[in-house]
Amino acid sequence: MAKAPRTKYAILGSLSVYPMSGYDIKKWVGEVTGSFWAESSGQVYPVLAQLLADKLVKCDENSAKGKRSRKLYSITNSGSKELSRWLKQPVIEHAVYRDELRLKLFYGKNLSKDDCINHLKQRREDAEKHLIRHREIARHIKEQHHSQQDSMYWLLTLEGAFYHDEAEIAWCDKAIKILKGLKKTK
Amino acid sequence: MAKAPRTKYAILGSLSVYPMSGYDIKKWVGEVTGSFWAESSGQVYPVLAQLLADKLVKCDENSAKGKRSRKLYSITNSGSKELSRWLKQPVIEHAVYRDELRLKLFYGKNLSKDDCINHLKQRREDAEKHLIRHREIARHIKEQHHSQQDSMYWLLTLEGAFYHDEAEIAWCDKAIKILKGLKKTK
DNA sequence: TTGGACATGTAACAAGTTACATGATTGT
DNA sequence: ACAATCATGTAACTTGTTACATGTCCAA
Repeated sequence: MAKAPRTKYAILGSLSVYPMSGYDIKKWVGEVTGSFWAESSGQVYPVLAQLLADKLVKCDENSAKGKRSRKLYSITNSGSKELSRWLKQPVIEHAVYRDELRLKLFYGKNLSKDDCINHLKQRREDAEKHLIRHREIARHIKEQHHSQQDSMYWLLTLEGAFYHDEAEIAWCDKAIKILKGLKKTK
Repeated sequence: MAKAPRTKYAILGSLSVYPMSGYDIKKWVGEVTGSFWAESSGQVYPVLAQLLADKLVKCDENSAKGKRSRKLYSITNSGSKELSRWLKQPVIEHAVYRDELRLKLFYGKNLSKDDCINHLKQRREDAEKHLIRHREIARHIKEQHHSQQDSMYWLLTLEGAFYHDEAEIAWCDKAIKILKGLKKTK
């Protein structure tokens, strides 16, 4: 019923940038904040309806002649207040991230060294792709200039993604090297 | 009902190390693999029952005189096979980790700089605690020697936690510095 | 003219957490 | 004697995903 503490704020945050449709929000969240957040349609639409009922957002139904129907949502004053209130609150360190690669490597004894190395190579590749993607997003942000305020925080957050991606790549390299070393001496 | 693809393998993995009770598994998973995995009792017990029904684990009920009742589970041959089968499969990059700090920082425009800095300081502190904790775990693993095979993979995985913790600390420092710089010049 | 992106939404399911109930044992 | 930890389990809830249904508009 009362859906989703977290999704709620991800949506309000998006709308604090500019008005969007449900479709836009899902896309934007996945593309721009994809390194640390995602939403599915199955979440966005119901929560958006709830936010509208609570008057935290308003809806400008764009049903002009011939136009494809599109509901453009924008944040209200109380929505902004509610967002700020939540943003100020200390971050709740909720669930541990579950990383399947690490789980598999941890129990690597039950696997061949080559299988472990392959898992790590795959992760390295993925991390490299992420890094490239994150750099692209940073470039986009710098090019199209949004408000200085917005882009500063976006770049700061992306910087975190760079650090994370690079750490992951470095770790994979080290782990692969160690595993390869063990193969030769045995 | 048919509970949990992932929990299932976390449990089988634990039991591939040595026999444990449900209580042990929950604790072990949280303590030793805590940097990338966790389980709650509400998951462990039902899944364990399912695994028993599927004969992937067997149970040695320790109801000896006076003893506290304790069900000691161990992995069966088919359990080991099922674990290996899963471990070999490519890692599925499932859900994006949702990081509330990054979400808050991303929408930092709606917040004061001090609030942002405080969030980052808190994260830095947490990351430092994690790093200390992970180093302790590594020390434990080296001291009590489990099989070389086990401890090698455990240390390899922990190495990943170090990289991650250090990257997080470095990022927080950089972000805090940038935000402080902006405060002074404005 | 057909496939892909735009657009909104729902229903069924999966996964996992929280909180509780219950009780034994151990250390201080 | 009291608290902490050991130990097993269940029920209600929350959160979120997947898959589907429905239809529009645009470009190759």
